[in-house]
Amino acid sequence: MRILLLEDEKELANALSAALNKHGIVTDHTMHLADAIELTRQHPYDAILLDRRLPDGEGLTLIPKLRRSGTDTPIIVLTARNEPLERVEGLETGADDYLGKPFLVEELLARLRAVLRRPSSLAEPGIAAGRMMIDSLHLNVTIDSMPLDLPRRELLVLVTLAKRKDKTVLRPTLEAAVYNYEEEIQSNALDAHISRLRKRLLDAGAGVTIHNIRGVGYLLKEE
Amino acid sequence: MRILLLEDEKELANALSAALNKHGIVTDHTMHLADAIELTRQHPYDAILLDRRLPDGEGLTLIPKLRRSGTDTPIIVLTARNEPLERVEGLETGADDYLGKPFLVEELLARLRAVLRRPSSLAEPGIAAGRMMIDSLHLNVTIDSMPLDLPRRELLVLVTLAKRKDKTVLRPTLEAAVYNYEEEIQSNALDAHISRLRKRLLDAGAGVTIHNIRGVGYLLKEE
DNA sequence: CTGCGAAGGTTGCAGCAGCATTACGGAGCT
DNA sequence: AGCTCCGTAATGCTGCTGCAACCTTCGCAG
Repeated sequence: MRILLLEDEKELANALSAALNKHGIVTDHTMHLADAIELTRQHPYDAILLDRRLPDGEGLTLIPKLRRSGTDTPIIVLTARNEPLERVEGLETGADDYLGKPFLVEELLARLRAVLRRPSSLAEPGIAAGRMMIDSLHLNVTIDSMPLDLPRRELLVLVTLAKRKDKTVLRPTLEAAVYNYEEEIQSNALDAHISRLRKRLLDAGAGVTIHNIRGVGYLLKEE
Repeated sequence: MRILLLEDEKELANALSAALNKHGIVTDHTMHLADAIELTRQHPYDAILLDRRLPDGEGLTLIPKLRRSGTDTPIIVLTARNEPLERVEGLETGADDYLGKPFLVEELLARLRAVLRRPSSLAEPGIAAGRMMIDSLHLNVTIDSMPLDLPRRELLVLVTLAKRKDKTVLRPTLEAAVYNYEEEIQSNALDAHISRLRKRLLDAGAGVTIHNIRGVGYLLKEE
C-alpha cells in the first residue's frame, strides 16, 4: 500500500512515515499542494493524508481539484483544526474521513483500513440475451440500453425463460413463475402471453426467439 | 436514503429519527441486535447507525455477523464510549466510521455522506437527468444551477427514480424509499406524490418524464 | 404419404385491476 | 394566522389479461 502525505511539519511527517512504514505502508511526502496533483498522476495512491494548513494554502482546496481530475482516491484530513464545524466542513468538501491532531497512529491505521475496505461487489451481472440485457432482480429489460416496457405477465415469462436461456423450461415451471397458487387459470392464458410476447420481441428486434417443445415446455434462444 | 438505527435510548432515537427525517433520510429504528440482521435482510439500507451498549449486548458484535451474512452496508458507530482505544476497536471490528456522543446532527450527516461517497458505495453523488442535476447525498435538485425545491416525499421519489434512470423501479422499492416500516399507507399516497411531482417537473421544464409500467413500477426517462 | 388427434398459435373481446388526477381537510411549520 | 405538505378518497380512464373461438403445426400410425 502506498499513500501520499501532505504535511508541513517535517518532524511529524518523518515520524508518521516511519510508523506507517513499519505497517508496510509506503509513504510519499510533500509539503506543497502544487506537487500533489502531479504526484497523484505519477502514482495511483491508495489514500491521501492531507493537512489543512500548508505553506501554499488551505489543504481542503486540493480535494475538489483532485476530484475534478478524476481521482477517487480516499482522502483523510489530518489537522489540528478539530472543531465540530471544521470537521463538517472537511467532510462536506469531499474528504472521506477527518482526524484531529494529535492522534494515535493506531487510530489513523484503523481509519485508513476502514476507508480502504472495499466490500466484495455483489454486482448482479444481468442476463444478456440477443440484443437484450435483462436485470432479473429489478425486472427490467433494455435493448441497446433503451428500456423495453412489457406488461407484467409477459415480463415474468421473459425473465423466467432468460434465466434459463438455451434450456427448456417446463410448462408448469413457467406457470408457477407467472401465477401464484390462488390464481388458477383454466384456459390457454399462458400461451396467449407467449404469443403476445413473441410479437413484441419481434417488433422490438430483441434478437431472440421463443421455441416450443411440444408437450414439455418452452426455450429461449438467441438468433 | 434509508438507514437503520440501533439505539436503546428512546428519546435520542426519536429525536434523531425526526432530525434525519427533515433531511430526507428515512429511518427504521430498533433497540435489539437480534432484529438487526432480519431487518437488513428485508431492506437494503444505505447505512447502519449502531450504538455499542444495547440491552442485548455489545453493538460491535453485530458487525462481523453482518459482514459474514454478505452485507456491505456502511456502519457508523454512535456511542458514549469514545476513548481513542475504543474508537480503534470499533474501526478494527469493521465499522466504517466512529462518532462519539454527544455529537452534532450536522456532523453525523456529514459523516454519513462521506461514508456513502466512498467508491464501494453504490451512491452516485451527482446524477444528470434531463436539464436537472441531482445531488443524491444532499438531496438537492437544480435546473441550470437554479435550485428546485420540492416537498420531501416528492423529492425522495424523484431521487429514487433518478438513481435508476431509464430503469424500472418496482413499486415496493419506491414505497420503501419513501416510507419506513412504521408509516403504513393504505391509500394511493404514492400515486398522488407521483402525480404532483410530474406536474412540478413539467412546470419547471425539467426535461424528464415519469412513465408507469402497469403492474410493475415506474421509470424516469429523459425527453 | 396421408389422415387424425392433440398441442400449440393467434386474435377479438369484455371485464376489471391499476393508475392519474383532483379536491378536501388535517397536521405541522414559520 | 397563513402557508405548504401530505394522506385519503372519489372519479374517470386505460390497457392488461383471461377467455374462448378458431387456426396451424406436430407426431404418429396405418
